[in-house]
Formats: sequence, C-alpha cells, structure tokens
Amino acid sequence: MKKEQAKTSLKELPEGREFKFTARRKLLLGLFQQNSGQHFSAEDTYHILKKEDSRIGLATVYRTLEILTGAGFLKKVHFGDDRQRYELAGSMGHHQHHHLFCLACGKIEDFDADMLDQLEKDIEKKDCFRIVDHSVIFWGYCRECGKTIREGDR
Amino acid sequence: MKKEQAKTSLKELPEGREFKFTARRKLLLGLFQQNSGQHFSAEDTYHILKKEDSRIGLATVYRTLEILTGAGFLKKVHFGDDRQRYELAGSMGHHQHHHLFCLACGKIEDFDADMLDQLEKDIEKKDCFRIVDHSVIFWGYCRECGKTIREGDR
DNA sequence: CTGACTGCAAAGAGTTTGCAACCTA
DNA sequence: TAGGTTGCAAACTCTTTGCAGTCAG
Repeated sequence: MKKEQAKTSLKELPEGREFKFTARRKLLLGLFQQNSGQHFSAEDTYHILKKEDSRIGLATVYRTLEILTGAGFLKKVHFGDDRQRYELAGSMGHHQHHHLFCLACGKIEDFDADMLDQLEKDIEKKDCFRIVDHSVIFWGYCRECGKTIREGDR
Repeated sequence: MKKEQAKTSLKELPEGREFKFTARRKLLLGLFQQNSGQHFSAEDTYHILKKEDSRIGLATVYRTLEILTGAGFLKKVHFGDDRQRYELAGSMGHHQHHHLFCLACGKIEDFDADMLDQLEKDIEKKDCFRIVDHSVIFWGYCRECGKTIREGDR
C-alpha cells in the first residue's frame, strides 16, 4: 500500500473514463454549489447530506469527493489541521482566491487575489517547474477572535 | 478529546513553561539544522535519528517535534498529502521562502520570495484579520518528472 | 443484463495518550 | 529528589478498501 509517491492527486482526471452522475453525486455537488464559499470536510459533507438522504454512507462521501475532485468539480484544500477539506473548483466557484484560517475558531475566510500569476510564470521559466496549482493560506485571528483575545489578555 | 477548535498550533508558545533541552532533543534539532533546506515528516525524522540513537521511540519524535514547533524552532508545513512535515523555522533557517511540490516524485523545492508582506498588511487592514503566519505552495512537476512525463506522453 | 455504485464493516495509516521507568537539573 | 522525559503499547481519528447487494443505462 504505502507508496513513496505523492498522492495529492489534484488533477487525476478520469481520462475518458466516464462515471455516472447519480442522484447521490448530484446531491453532493449541489451542496457545494449552493455553498460556494464553503469548505467542507468529508465528515461535514456526510452529516449535511445525511439529512437529505439518510441512507448515504460515509465511504460513499469519501469516494464521491475524490471522484468529483478528479473530474475537476471540486478542489482539495488543506489548512494544516487533521482533515482534508473540499471547495468548489475554480471554474465553478468564484475563481482565484486564497484563504484566511482563524487559529482560534477555525473559521475560513476567502479573499480574492490574482497576484500569483506572474510569479508562477517566473518560476516556471527559472526553475523549469511546470506548475499545475497553488495554494496561499494565511493563519491568524479573525476580527471576532482577535478582539476577544486582545480583551481577555489583561 | 475531539475539539471543534482549530488545532493547528503554529505558535503555541510554552509561555514561561520551560522544557529541558535533553540530548535527544538536541539531536533532533541538530538534524534539522544540518539539513536546513529539508522537510521531514515524523517518520522520516524517526528513521534518521534511529541510526544515531537506536533507543529513541516514535512517540518521542512526535512529542519533540511538537514541542520544538511550539518553541519556535521548527515550523509545520503541509503539502496536502497524508503527513505533517517540519522544517527549520524562519529565524533559524533561511527566512521567507515558499515551496514547490512535485506531484510525480514528491520532491520539495524551496524558492525565496518576500512578496507577501505588503499583501499581508493589506489584509490586516482591510479584513481586520491579525495574521500570524502564511504558506504558499505550488504543485506541479519538477524538471526531471516534467521531462519524463512529456516524453512518455506520446 | 452488466458494470458501475453503494453501505457496511474491517482494515490501514498517521498521530496521540496512559503509564511505569528513567533521567536530569 | 521531584518533575519533566521517554519507550512501549494501546487508543484514536481520518481515510481507504473488500465485498455482497443494488441500481442505472
């Protein structure tokens, strides 16, 4: 099992290989489309979908998230904690954006910025590194938590 | 156990709480200092240290990494795969840098860039988000892998 | 009707924790 | 000597997988 290879699979397209767009998969994708600013973990997704489709299983959620990611509908994001999260992928959600992750409450805010395009080109040219994707994350304290902490301080 | 709180702990300083700088901990920190461009997982660290100190345990490595991170010596980095990695923290290693992660071979290259400082200030002002740290990761294919893939393509 | 999809349970992998023994300041 | 540190094993959490039953084209 254990492979020394990277398993990030950001773009493992199911080349040609079709997959069925079942009701369950539509439901899952719909959840992300209706919450296009949100970042759900598998567990989050499972609990939310469970309300609309009580027979869905967690393994299916994991598998579906993986498939929809491979097909380009979703995108994985990882904020350094212990779970993978997913968000609607660029072409479907609002495109280029990055994340602010609050270390106190775990809230995730997005902000727009396209400033990495030029840098990306520079790197490709200089380092001969063909870039497929990137991620920018800021960790800190959101407005509310920052306030609380400052006040609670002394 | 399970807390809904963020557990990223980038800066959980051992406020006032001293910790002993034992031989084992020096050994571990030494490993990172002697390989300041490297990014080791707990398992990596364990296996390397095991050669110099055969009695060391994996749990100790995990605990030590966590402590040295809290104390500001190390920094966590996460490349979207299934393991946490660590690198020498800014003040000790070469400072502001970001990462290129090769999706094919898992190799990690660093590149220097300070271009986020201004953006950080803008965000702090605009969104009232107090930023503590950030991370920029590019995923793609390194020179060697890119070559192989392009050639193997057709 | 056939191959893809699904739920369940079990297995894996990484990480954390309880505890008794062991150091070290 | 007291309290932090450690190794071991067990516990935990997230994720993946095997398999038999089910569904959709």
